[in-house]
Amino acid sequence: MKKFIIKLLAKETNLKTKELENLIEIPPSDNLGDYAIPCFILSKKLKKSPIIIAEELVKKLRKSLPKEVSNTDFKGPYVNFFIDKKILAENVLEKVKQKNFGKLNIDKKKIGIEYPSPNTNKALHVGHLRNMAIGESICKIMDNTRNKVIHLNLFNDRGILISKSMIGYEKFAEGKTPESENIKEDKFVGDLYIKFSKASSKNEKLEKLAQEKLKLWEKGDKKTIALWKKLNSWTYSGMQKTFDKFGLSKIDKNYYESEIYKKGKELIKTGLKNKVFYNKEDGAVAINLEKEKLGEKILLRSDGTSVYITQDLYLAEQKIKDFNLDSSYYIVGCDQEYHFKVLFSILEKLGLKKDWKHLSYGMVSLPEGKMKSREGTAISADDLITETQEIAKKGIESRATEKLNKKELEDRSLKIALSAIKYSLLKVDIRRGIIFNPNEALAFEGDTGPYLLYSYARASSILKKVKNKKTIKILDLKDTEIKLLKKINSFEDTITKAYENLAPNLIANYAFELSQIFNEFYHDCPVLGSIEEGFRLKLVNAFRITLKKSLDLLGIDVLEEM
RNA sequence: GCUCCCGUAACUCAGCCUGGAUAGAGUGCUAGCCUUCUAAAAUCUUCUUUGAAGAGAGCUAGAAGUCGCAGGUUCAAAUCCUGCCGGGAGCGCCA
Repeated sequence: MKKFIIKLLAKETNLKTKELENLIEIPPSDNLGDYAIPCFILSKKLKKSPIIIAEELVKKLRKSLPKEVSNTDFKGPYVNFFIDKKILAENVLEKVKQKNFGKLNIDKKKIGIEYPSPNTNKALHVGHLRNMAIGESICKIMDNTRNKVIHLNLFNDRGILISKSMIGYEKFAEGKTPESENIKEDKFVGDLYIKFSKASSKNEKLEKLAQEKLKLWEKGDKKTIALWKKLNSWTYSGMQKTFDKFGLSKIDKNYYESEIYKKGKELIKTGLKNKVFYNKEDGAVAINLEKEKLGEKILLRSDGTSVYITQDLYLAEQKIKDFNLDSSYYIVGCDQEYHFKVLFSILEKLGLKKDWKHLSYGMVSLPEGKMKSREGTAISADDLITETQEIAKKGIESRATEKLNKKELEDRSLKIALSAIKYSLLKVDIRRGIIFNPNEALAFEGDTGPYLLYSYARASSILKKVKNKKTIKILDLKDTEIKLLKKINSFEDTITKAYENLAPNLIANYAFELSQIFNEFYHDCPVLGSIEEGFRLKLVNAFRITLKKSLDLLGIDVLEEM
């Protein structure tokens, strides 16, 4: 509908289409109009007061209004446009019917997205859930175009952290297994890490033992490798269960730090040859990034071994090679911002010019402070999901008219619980740190995931009760109907913006506002049995489709019944 | 010390990129609201009361704000610029 306004204005002013596109805004209240253009810019060019310009413009425009625009008027320096609501309604219903509704016909890149890339020495916690929720949603948003998304993951499976869990095992759990203790596998390994950390704060020797363990591992000591493999295999099978439960997409390729940690030396050679890098006095290889305000960075130790960034350089290049990527995104917390600035800047200097992006998200902390895995104060991902699911179950049982079978109950309660968790993690700007209050994430009312699912179920329930179809007659539209139509109409603008800004929260906010407007409509306009039944059913269905698409992009599944 | 991010209602946040009409939500607080059928009373309308059902986690209104502070740019600043204050993160031949 906006394009009619633009066309109209382009004819009467000498502004370009693009300029107009940016200028046109939506008035703060509906009775002012549906679209508006402020006349301040024209005022400079024409050297007249914007109020007079607005008045004159309205006079001119009124002579040739297309049928889509029912009226135009000015208020102060603003020219407001009223669109024809019946045509709007027809357009919206038609648009929603299209098969490719909500699919953006833009870009055609191959994008690798890396997440959640956990350490294998402990179970997943709420911070990882934020990572996964953002990762999933970003993938869906990027994929909702002509782009192709590749899911990548790096297991940080070696190093001092897992060595600590290994010492923990030898000191406190020799011979025990997750099975024998009846503990989920990854939690079993994480508990070893916590035991180690608590004990090492009293006993400094343990820290040394862990360092020695790491050296043994690097030497390939058979016993050490066997233990390492055992712990990691527990972690993997435990984590996979959580991934599945959470609904993580299939990962196209897993990389393992243990396989790449020594690599990247080829790149170092190239860099030295091209004089991007230099040798320090003691033989270490470094790069000077003073100009970028990143200081000097070591890339190879004086003993010739790699540091973390060396392998990351290698992996960055490898991912491009493996999948012929145009873009490479990393979903990693904001504590790694410096690392990625350095990484990307080195890659550019090596001539690897790609669309590198670090999608940095704020840390999750608790009302009582920072989460610390080693102290065991992190909220476990599994516990949170289970606990939320229990609450959801009680809710289902309290409103169910007949008893559901067990599988159905599990299924529904899990979807409701995940909607609560994912939505609470996605509704805020990703850059922002979250103070995760478990009680609020478990809330099912107000601005929450379950509210959205509920609105969806409500719409579905109406549609199910339809007995015989009535013809569609669009009579005079009520305000709430118009509001709903306009909101549905703005869906594509919203997802475009979310795509451009890599911002799932915009879609989350949209989904909430959409549901709110639907509930107002629902309250205001009886559907079944009304004269407008035919039209209103179509509108309910249009809402239902739009909400589902929005939730899809957030990685949230809908339910036909709550 | 240096760099980056954040500061909007009691709390949790949206809006800031791309300046525009009275700064929006949710939670909590306060006051209200259903719809259809049914039974009672009434000349009719309004109102009141009984029972059942649902599309029954919903809706409406109210109170609550120096948009961290101080300058600047602009016809116009929550939005852009500078400084300050407060919070977080980062600044290893750690990963």
